[in-house]
Amino acid sequence: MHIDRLHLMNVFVAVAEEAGFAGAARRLSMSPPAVTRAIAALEKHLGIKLLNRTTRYVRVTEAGLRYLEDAKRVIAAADEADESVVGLNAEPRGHIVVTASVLFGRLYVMSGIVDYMKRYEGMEVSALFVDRVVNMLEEGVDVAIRIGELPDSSYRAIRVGAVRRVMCASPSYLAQYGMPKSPEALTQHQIILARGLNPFPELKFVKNDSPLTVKVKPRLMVSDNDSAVEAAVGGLGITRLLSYQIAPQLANGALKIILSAFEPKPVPVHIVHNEGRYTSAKIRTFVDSMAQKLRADSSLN
Amino acid sequence: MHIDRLHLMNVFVAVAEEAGFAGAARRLSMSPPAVTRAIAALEKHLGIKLLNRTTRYVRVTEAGLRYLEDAKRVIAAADEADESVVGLNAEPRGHIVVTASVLFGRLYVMSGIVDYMKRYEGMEVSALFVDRVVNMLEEGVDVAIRIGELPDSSYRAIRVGAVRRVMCASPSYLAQYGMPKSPEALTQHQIILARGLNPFPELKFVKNDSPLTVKVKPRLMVSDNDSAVEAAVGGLGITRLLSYQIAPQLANGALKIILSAFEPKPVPVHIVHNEGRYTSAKIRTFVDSMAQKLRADSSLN
DNA sequence: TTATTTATTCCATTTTTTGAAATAGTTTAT
DNA sequence: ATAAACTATTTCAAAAAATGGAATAAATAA
Repeated sequence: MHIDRLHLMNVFVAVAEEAGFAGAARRLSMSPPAVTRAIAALEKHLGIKLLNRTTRYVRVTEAGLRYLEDAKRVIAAADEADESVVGLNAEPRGHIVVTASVLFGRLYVMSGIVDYMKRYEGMEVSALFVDRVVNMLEEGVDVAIRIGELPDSSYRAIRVGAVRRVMCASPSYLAQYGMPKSPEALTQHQIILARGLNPFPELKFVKNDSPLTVKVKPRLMVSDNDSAVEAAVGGLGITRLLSYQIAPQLANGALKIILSAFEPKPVPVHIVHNEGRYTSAKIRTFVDSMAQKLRADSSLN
Repeated sequence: MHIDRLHLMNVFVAVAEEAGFAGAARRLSMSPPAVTRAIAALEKHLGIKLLNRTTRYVRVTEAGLRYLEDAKRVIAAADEADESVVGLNAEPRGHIVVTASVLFGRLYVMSGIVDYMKRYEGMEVSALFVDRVVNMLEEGVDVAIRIGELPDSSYRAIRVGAVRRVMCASPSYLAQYGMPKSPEALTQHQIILARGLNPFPELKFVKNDSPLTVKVKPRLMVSDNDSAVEAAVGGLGITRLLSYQIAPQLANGALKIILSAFEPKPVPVHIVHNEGRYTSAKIRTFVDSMAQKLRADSSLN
């Protein structure tokens, strides 16, 4: 038989303070039999009589008097624990770990973090901007901003935008080599490829709503996007990047987007976190804040 | 819905320490579903996520970490309260109130109290020896030694003996007025009556197993037993008393019992207390000690 | 891929809880 | 003395909840 000691303590305190079972029943909105049973259960559990009673008088025994104080203390401690963890939740305070890829983190997430930290003074944030797969639970990551399709999982994902996969080149290059009119024309162009591991990569497009794959032989392969951007700006050739990676160069005219009519479908951006219904305030507020920030960014839509 | 917070805390602590639901289930001898449900209930109650979990990892959230400490403290406090009130019970310590009639208390109860207090050093005793009805609960009396038939009540009564209602007179009186041979003969004798309120009292006897009532006209009526004893010892007449009240006079020959063949049935002596199954040690030990003492007294049997 | 471990959900069964009414004990009022 | 009022307790049948085996789903290791 399982007994709810906290509940029994509560009933006992009520009976002692109301000096009667009926009064306690009224105070606690219980039926009189329930009170009787609760006290009987508590006395049985302790093996001690707590209350001397006839139908007229209820008097706390000496042992009961001692237990009464303890019971009050325990109840107060339990309530305090509950309230403290809930109150803890009201104004977020503590530490969260956020992850994103290096460039996206630097360009988009960091300013969101700054906003969040200004808004919530009690919060500390660790930003883990790395270009590798992180196991969120294993590495203690609370929130991740992920670019790309997500595998099914038990994490909550909030879509905050998408980035285009764009082909681009500098105006000087286009002036010299001409503007390609179709994806197939790329085979006749100088191609710069970032992150290429296999030497004959494919570039995917959409033409007349159908997938179109073009095999190109890149003239330059680099391991990081920054170098590809630099090479493209320098007029070396055409490269494929994610739209946000060249936002400044597009803005100042150093690069132009080409073949935008054939772009494959955009890559979604998600905020991912692993808390469900009872999310703590710090996660909830961070996710809200970051989602708002990213959704408002025109370069992600 | 009523929840057992202590139990939920217990489960949560087990899950946190075992770093897994299955492990916690094993430690607590519960089924895995029960653990899942307990954590879900606790999180719902608090409105906070305590554990981040996939099927592979279980990790305590920051709020959970905080709650974990509090929960451990609450559980410890509750256990301590229980143990302390039970331990309190091991060696009796505290205070009890005992009541009896004045003379019986002085003659029989007091020495029992002295024995008890020598045996249990931690105990204090209040002896309330009064010749009136006391309401045990109202006056906070723990134990009463009562002479006479008891009304039905919720108190526990332990029979420890009986006292005879005896007629007695001094040898000198009997030498002068003769020894009455039957109750009826008392009408021709000098009668001393203690505690007589009505002027024509009846004396009850048993003759041939049938009740026999003799109306007497007392020569002397006194309000206390001691005076009646003194008058009888002085040879003034015959009086009715409870056997224990004249034990010393019988022992030294100052009084003789007469008409013992016609004595009504003895008056029982009980130890009465109001604690039932979960009697505290102090009451239990006192009642045991006193019962043993009184039962061993030959003048009560 | 396959196998293994784990948290969770499902569901029928068992167990417990529940409170209204009946009962019994105690005191106050008549 | 008797009745009336109030109280704690027990009874009992109906309602609610807990339970755990089996199925499921998710994640990882081999």
